[in-house]
Amino acid sequence: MTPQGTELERSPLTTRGRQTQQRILGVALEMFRRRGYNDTTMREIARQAGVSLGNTYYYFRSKEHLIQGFYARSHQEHLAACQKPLEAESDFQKRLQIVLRTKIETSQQYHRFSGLLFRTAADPSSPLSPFSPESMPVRRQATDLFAKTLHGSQIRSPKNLAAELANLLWLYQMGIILYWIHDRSTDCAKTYRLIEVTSKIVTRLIQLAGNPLFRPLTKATLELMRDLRSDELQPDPLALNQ
Amino acid sequence: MTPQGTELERSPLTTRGRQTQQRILGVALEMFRRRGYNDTTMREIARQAGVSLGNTYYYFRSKEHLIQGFYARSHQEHLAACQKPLEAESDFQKRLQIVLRTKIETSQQYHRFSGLLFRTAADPSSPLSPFSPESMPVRRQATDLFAKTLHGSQIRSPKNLAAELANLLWLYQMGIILYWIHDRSTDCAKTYRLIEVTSKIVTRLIQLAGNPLFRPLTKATLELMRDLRSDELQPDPLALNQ
DNA sequence: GTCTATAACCGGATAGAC
DNA sequence: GTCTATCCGGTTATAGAC
Repeated sequence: MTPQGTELERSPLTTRGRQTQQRILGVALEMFRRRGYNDTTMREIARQAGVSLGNTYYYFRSKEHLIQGFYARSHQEHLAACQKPLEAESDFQKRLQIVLRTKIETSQQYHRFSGLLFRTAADPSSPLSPFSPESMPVRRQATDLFAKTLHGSQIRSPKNLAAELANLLWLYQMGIILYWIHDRSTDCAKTYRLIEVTSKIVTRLIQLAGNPLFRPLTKATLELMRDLRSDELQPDPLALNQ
Repeated sequence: MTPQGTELERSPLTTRGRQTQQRILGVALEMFRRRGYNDTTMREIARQAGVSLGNTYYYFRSKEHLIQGFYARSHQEHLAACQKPLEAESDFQKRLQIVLRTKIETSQQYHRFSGLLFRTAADPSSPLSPFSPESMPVRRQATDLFAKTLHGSQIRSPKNLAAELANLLWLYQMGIILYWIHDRSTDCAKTYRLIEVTSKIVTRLIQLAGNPLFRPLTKATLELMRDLRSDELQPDPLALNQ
């Protein structure tokens, strides 16, 4: 990961610089996890990391930029945790469940913190939004995982849909995460229930997509996706950023 | 509207107090609209409203609490603007389009500001979240509008679905708004296109919901909604708040 | 040129006098 | 119900050490 998650127009860090940066990030995430984001001050992060306040701003443009480090770290953990279970399974619905459950499990330790995450995510002007161009690399990695989930299964879908499906599944995952953030049930049981039921529904919808009764809807949906994504002022492949 | 949108545990305001409060709110929304939220300081709001900084905090617990005033005002405008067009139309899809387009049109002047709005919306710990208990009154009014949209049309849906549909349509509207916030196309043309196409899709889905091929999906969806809403720690009817 | 530290600035929020 | 004075923490400017 490059400095601050988003690129800095600055020459790359030295080895020692990178160490310092990682130390700051580690301390910050740990403190966010334990006390929450608002109750963690930049001054405390600096002190615990053994650097000056000004120095933390040398490595991280703002407090929010520390969040970008979380995105990347979180996805790496998700990926690693999915690997083995996916190898042993070829049923699409089960594969989908594995991916989503693992996402929640690996994110659980940051449950409280994640609310703040989504806060920045919803702000179109923030470079930290998952829809922003700056977040493209992480987003790309995430959709790749869903492409893999699809290809490793025997599920069939119309060709035109297939091309779009990984993106749609990523959006679906975002919805699950949004629910999870608000979920205060014990052990987030409701989120797991949501995954169980909606993964069935989604699987069924994909299977139905080619059905004659359904085909017009499928077509309309796909045309819409293409429309919204292309054109004017919207270089982002998900057409959701500014 | 009570002080600050959310209730204050404090004796009701005097007439003069309410005037002061409304003056502050008016000045604040105007400044948010013109300069944006971040570039408007509480000190400036206070100065332009002709009160001290401390005094604005007497009426509004925080800068974000000024936002609650926006919710209520925005919905009232939406409602008023919908009234007449709805009276002249009985086709469900067209009624749905009227409601959604009007929502966007009446919100347009706050387009920039609304990004911040959604930011707070996504934070589960914020009482300003539209999913929070504090926002229940406004949310209730909004779902009522969708109930009216349904009942004024001839569309039919399975009884079990009908009871849920207003809530689902409100969620759908939230999705449209989320898109609109990120929409930077000229005159938000893309958002209107999104409304046009998705309102067709949604209408078709409602019509299909009773179809034998579809019924299991409908049933699963409704059971899920009931599950997630009830129980434990989730007093909110949408089961999305803490 | 790479990195660190100190001292301010600014604006959101609070305390307490009147 | 309104004010003044102050705190606190994110952020920035800048000086200079290695």
